[in-house]
Amino acid sequence: MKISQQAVADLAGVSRGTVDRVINNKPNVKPETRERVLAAVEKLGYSPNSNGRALALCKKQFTVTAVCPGPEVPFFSDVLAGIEAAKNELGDFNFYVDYIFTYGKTSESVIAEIDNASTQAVMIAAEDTPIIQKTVKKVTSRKIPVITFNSDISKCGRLCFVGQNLYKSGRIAASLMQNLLRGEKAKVIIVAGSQRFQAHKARIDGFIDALGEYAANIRIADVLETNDEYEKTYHALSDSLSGHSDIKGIYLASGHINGALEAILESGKKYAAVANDLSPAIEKALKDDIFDFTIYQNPFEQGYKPVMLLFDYLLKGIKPSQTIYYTDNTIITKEMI
Amino acid sequence: MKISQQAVADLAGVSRGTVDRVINNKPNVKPETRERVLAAVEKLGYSPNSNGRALALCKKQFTVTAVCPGPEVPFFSDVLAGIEAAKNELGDFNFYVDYIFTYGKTSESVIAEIDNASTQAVMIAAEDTPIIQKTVKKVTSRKIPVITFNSDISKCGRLCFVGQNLYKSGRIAASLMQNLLRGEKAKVIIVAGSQRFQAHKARIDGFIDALGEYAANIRIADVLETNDEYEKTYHALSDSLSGHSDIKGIYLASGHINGALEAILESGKKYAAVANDLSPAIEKALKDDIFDFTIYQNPFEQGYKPVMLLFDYLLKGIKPSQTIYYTDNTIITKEMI
DNA sequence: CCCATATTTGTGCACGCGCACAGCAGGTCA
DNA sequence: TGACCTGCTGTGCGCGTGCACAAATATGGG
Repeated sequence: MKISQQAVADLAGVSRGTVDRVINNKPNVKPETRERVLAAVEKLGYSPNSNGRALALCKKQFTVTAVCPGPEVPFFSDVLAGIEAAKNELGDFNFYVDYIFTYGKTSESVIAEIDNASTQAVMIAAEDTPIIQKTVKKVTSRKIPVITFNSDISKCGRLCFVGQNLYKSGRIAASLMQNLLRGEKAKVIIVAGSQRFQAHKARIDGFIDALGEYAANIRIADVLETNDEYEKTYHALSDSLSGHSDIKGIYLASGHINGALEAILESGKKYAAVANDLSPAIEKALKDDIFDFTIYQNPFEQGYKPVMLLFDYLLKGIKPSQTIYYTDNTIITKEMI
Repeated sequence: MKISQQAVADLAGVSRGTVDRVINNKPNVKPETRERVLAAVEKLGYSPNSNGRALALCKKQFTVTAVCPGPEVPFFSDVLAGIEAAKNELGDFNFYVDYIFTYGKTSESVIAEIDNASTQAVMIAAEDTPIIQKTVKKVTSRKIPVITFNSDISKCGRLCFVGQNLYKSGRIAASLMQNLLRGEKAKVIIVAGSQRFQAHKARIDGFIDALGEYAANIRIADVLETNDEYEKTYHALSDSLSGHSDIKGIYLASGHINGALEAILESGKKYAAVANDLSPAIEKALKDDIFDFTIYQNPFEQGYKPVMLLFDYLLKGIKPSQTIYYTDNTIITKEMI
């Protein structure tokens, strides 16, 4: 039933070794022989048996280097759980994951670590800055496959990106806001976080676009740039809420709730409120009915998927079928914690 | 790094064959030898290499028989996609899935098919009736592992169950209803479907419990038994809506929207409406703003997971770590289709 | 005590693959 | 012509495992 290299070899009239050379793109095969083998591969629909491959490569270690903030950041601790799960699942394949944690480090030292890493593949979650772009480009030019995750890096030759569809997450927030404010004329404040991050911009675009399409009753009263800092967020929202007496809803486009929470509590009113991600603080706010929904970007999957894609690439030679893998946007209510 | 049978054998002072016999629980091993080997296994932390195992078992086919309604039922067509994905992923392990489709067949003929099936494992989604219980019990007594999925079967010796947490799905529906009806005094109708199915009962319990806990403003005006038939559902809901003039919300506890949809449209009013599952009809109702939310019980996962669990059980000897695996309840809005 | 029979243990092959090495032509140059 | 290289192809080993079979050891009856 299953096609082996031997079957291909028999059909092509060569030895198994030659088939192996063709499959693995090794040099020193006469072009016409190579073609004959490829024809046989095609005809029989051969694909390598990953078990055999894994067994033969038993002594060789495959190492993937994961570059991301680190377990101190709540969101990324869940991402790391996904990476560890994937690593665990692939233990039989001598497939390992090394980490370079970036939290609290300078770009320079991170870049140095990446340069020095001896690794077969890289997955990286970092801000899309010119220095990072350049560094990643250097890695890919060494034929080392790179997958970006959580936030994408542009023009760097990466294999693919795994992360949230930010624009869509904004649109979903809009549909939730619409449902919370069922037809009543209402004003809404957007708490935008730092514009430095692409994330917030794209979410806000989605939010505004969707509202424009189907929720004419909802007006944006204010878009607050807060930089995700406690004091700044608190004051911005507090001022805005007391400035407009008739605010009905709040959309928190970042995953940082601190400051916003206090401003809302102090106002003493109940708003239609939608947040992002699922930190302990947001969990509590959901339970306390201060926020109604949060939109969750499956961090586990964001860790798990890139490892699996790199595994397929390294061990099976299968390139990712897409250049962008969007992880599910999940709506969370207090009942789902 | 990796521990092999040989390493265990060396430590225990026996041959690899003996280790193999102990690992795989074969007879004819002297009890004290068995213990010595087990001690060595423990000490070294040995676990079988699934690649080696798969390779050695290359000629042996593992067959799982999946018993479920069939692709005609929209929900199960997605379940089948999950099964196929798992099957595909395990192709290198000579791991196959046979189907017994139950849609439109009598219990007797299904039971006969199950009895005649020559298979290594069974996954079954069927109503929890005495005849089915008995049949499954017969299968498990032949040492053939059984996993129930989608809907559980009681007292049948199954390994575990994979499916939705129905009670919780009801509670989530309640939290959505609460958000839709933000504090206003409101009456709600529950469309219950057939009580024959455990599903609806558990969902309604969850819905009512959660409302009782935190949504005193919402009152249940009616619970309609509809049997999921078009005419019956249509008339029941239509009558109830005209009977109570002040209904604000509708909770559809089954996945069958037909009849209900027409009754709502005819009333000419907009209700806070929550449904279950994701048939084409419900998708359309979401897009048209007739329903606001639907609660989705990941059918893909319900197909995928049992196959993987049976794979681990058959090929690696790993028993499922839980007796119940709940699949995610996902909230869907029109933006998520 | 010996031989027949159970019981227990060891051995060797196969699975599909990657890789190192050996063989085998044909060509080049002194 | 012989020594040497180069481009190509075949061969054989080992990865960890399951299984059939051979070998060794224990058991028991005469």
